[in-house]
This record gives sequence, C-alpha cells and structure tokens, in this order.
Amino acid sequence: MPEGHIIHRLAAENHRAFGGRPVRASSPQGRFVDGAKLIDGRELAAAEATGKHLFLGFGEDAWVHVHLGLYGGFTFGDTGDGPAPEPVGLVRLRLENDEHYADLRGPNTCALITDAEKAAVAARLGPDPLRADADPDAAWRRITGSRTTIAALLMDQKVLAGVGNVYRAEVLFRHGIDPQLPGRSLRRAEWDALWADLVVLMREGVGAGRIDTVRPEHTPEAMNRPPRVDDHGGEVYVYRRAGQRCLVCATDVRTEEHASRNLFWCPTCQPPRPTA
DNA sequence: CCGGCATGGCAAA
DNA sequence: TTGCCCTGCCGGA
Repeated sequence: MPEGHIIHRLAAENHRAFGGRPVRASSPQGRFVDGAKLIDGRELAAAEATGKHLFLGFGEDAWVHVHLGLYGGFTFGDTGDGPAPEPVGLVRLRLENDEHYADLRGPNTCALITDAEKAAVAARLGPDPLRADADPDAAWRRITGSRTTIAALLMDQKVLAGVGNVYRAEVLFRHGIDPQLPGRSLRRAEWDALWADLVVLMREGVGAGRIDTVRPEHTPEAMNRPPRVDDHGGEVYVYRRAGQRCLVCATDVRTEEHASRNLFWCPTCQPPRPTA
C-alpha cells in the first residue's frame, strides 16, 4: 500500500493518537512479543518518517522501526466507547490508550532498535522529498553518470527515499521523460524539475492520503470522462492504465516489467531520445 | 478453494 | 538476476 507519503502520514497519525502519554503495547500475532513488552506502558516520545521507514520513539534509546513492505499497513480505531475490538487477522503490533488503538499488520520490518541503528538506517537512504533536510544534489550525483535507467534510479532508495512505483511512473510522465533513459543522459534542468515536482506531489499525497498527479486540465471533469477507481485511490496518468488511452494524447499506455516491477508509460508523451 | 497479484526490499549467486 | 518474506483481496474454477 505505501509509498513515502503514507509513511509520513502514519508518523503524524501515530503521534496524534499516542504521542506524549503512556501506551499499551502487545503483539497479538506473537511475532513481536519481546519488543511489545519492552515498550508497553512507556510514552511515545517521537514519531518520524524517512523515506518508507517509520520510527516510533519510546525514549531510552528505544525505537520501533517499521517498514511496511508491499502489503503492510496500519489500522486506526477509537477506544473511547469501550475496549478495542479483538484483533482481526495477523496483528504484529497493537498500540492502545484510552482513546485510540492502532493495529500493524504484515510489515516487512518491525523491530526494536537503538539511536545508532536508526541513524544507520537513515544514512543508507537518499534524500526524501518530504523532508526539509533533504539534499537533492546527493541524488543528482548518483544519477548523473549512471548507466542505469532513470526508472530504476528513481525507485532505488539509496538514490531517492520514499518514491515508489506510482510516483516514479507519474513524475516521469509529467515531465515527458522516457523511463528507459539512462541516468547519465538526464539533463540537470530535468532533474531539478523532477525533484521540485516530487516535493509538491508527495506533499499533497501526505495531506490527501492518496496519490493524485493529474493536472486540472486533464481531470475527469475537464475531459468529460468517468473518474478512475483503483486500489491506490487517486487520479493518475499512466500507473496501472496499460492498454487504456493516454489522458493527453490518446495513445495506448504501455507496460513492461522492469527490474521485476511493473513500469507504465506513454510512448508518445515520453519518447525515447538519442542517448550519448 | 486456490492461484495470482500488489504502492517493497533483502540476501544470495 | 532470482528467490523469499510479509498479508489480504479478488477472480476463476
């Protein structure tokens, strides 16, 4: 479910629900019993996101490091009217106070770590467009000169943190860039524009809780077409629209597996160009 | 009921 | 590059 915008949103949501007061922690599924026991009754002191990594701080050099992977997710609910409901399915971690509860299921990572380990995780990540301290030049240095495709580079969390398959496809479409273009053929001005756009798009995604990338002039209302309903919930140009018409030029959107992920693009709006 | 699929990432070869 | 992990959902038998 999650690209970086969701993780940042979850940091805020956890902080809102549990910040600054003691929280009960448990692992109904039984796979995080020791960690839950250790933080049980402690106060949630901080909730931070870097890229797709979520860190819940419980003081005393103790962080819960969460990475949702492909299918992980949080469910929030209220306990104001009574006890939290019995966990449904496999709940790795439940957090709970007298007002709220949150269930974490299916994470790739859910582990108790130290300050130093948290810093090490952040250190292996590229700049996150959602963080004020991000340095886009660090990403540019890895892109320029690279023979790897720009599509693969955008998904590489060491290059750029928080961008996933949807933002990757959409930002390349919005800038008319062929996904197969090698990083070394990307122009500096193109990178600057891509980064600036990611900052805007992802920030909007945090607020909306979904990914919308379609410009006003191409929206369903403006184009006289039905709005698109899909798992990720937003209006997009190419992501998972293979075989459908491009919203701008009506060419069939193409898809291809690229580094074991599905890539989507419009061959007309994102034409190949000579690569030096 | 089962198989396939998904907005991810790791280790191993 | 491949295989594997994590879970829920949906479509076809």
